[in-house]
Amino acid sequence: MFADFDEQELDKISNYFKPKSVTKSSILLHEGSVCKEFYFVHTGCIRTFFLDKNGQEKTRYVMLDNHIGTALTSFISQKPSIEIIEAIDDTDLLAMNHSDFYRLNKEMNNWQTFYQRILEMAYSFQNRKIEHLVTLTAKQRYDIILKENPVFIQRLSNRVLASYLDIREETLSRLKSK
Amino acid sequence: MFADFDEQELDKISNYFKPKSVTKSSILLHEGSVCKEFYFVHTGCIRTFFLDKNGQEKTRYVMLDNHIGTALTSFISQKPSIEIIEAIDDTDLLAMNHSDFYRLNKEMNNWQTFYQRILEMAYSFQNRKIEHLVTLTAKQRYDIILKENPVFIQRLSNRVLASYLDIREETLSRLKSK
DNA sequence: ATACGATTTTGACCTAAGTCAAAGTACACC
DNA sequence: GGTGTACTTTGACTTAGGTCAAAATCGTAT
Repeated sequence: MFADFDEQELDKISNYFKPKSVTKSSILLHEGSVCKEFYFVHTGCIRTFFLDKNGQEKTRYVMLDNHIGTALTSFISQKPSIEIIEAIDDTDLLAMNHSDFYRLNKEMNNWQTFYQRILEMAYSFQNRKIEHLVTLTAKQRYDIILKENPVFIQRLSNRVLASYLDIREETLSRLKSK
Repeated sequence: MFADFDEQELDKISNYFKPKSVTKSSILLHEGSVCKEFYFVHTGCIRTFFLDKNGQEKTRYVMLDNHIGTALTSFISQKPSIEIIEAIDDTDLLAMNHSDFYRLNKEMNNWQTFYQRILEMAYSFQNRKIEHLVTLTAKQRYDIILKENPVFIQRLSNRVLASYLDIREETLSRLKSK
């Protein structure tokens, strides 16, 4: 995907990835727990989100088919997570243990390079999100999703999509009819 | 700092870092240019910021004495930068070339580990910033700076501090007198 | 088919923070 | 030591989006 693994390496990597099936709405990581797993979503959809003081959900990241990710801040620090990981649909995924992940990181240089790419992309993604939050209106953020990620509009409920855009569901409903 | 370099490695690294002195208000990276340098600020202060559609400045990151950083998104992608790097005070710093940086990343495993730590921290920092932007009021964000980074309030102008908090100067002025 | 809980939409109203303008203050430079 | 330029404060007003509540629609288990 981001790195050139040889056959032997791929073999080792796939040994560390354990298949897992979860049903819609199940929680893969609870608030306050330490994130121990890194995911590759095969089919389905999971998301990470956190709650504000009023219990409003704020979606940080959505992983559809063939995407990777986790609650990265807790995964990195191995401290209790603010973020929750939830299955949005019935989902088949592969999970790698934190200790196996960091073992690969030590032992396999290509994996370290792979992880570096992930971090670079994750950083750039977050940075762009901040730019959008502080410079664009709700409508402009919606239009960007519409253009760049229409699949989100098809596959996510308005409630989740609104929380991803950091607007209220009512506002999203009004934007859509404009 | 984040990694255990041996003497020989430190020697190689310091060869790549070139000293540089810049005066207050000078621009180290213009909007639209590719970011070619990574900085270690010895004394002084630099910041990265970008402009919204109305020309309002939005400060992303501030580097005071002994802190490191750059316009990371452009440095990673080697594409034109949205972010500008500006000296806030007269500043003495060390600069490493992008190609030298990535040469070290290839050739020195400890450097790769060091860069990985930087990315992990940069990611977590951005993530926390998003959490604060979407869950806290202007006052709450100001109070956190006051508590966790009072040096920012001492060393940054209200204009810069306001843009860092993503509020208007007028709002910051009103918050301070509360 | 029916009925229940989930979502989504619509309407009326509210509020935090932005905007614009003007006055006050600091401070660098001649 | 005065004066021009930049910074900060204050005041009056506006606005994007939030809030709350009720109606409409959808989905799915019986």
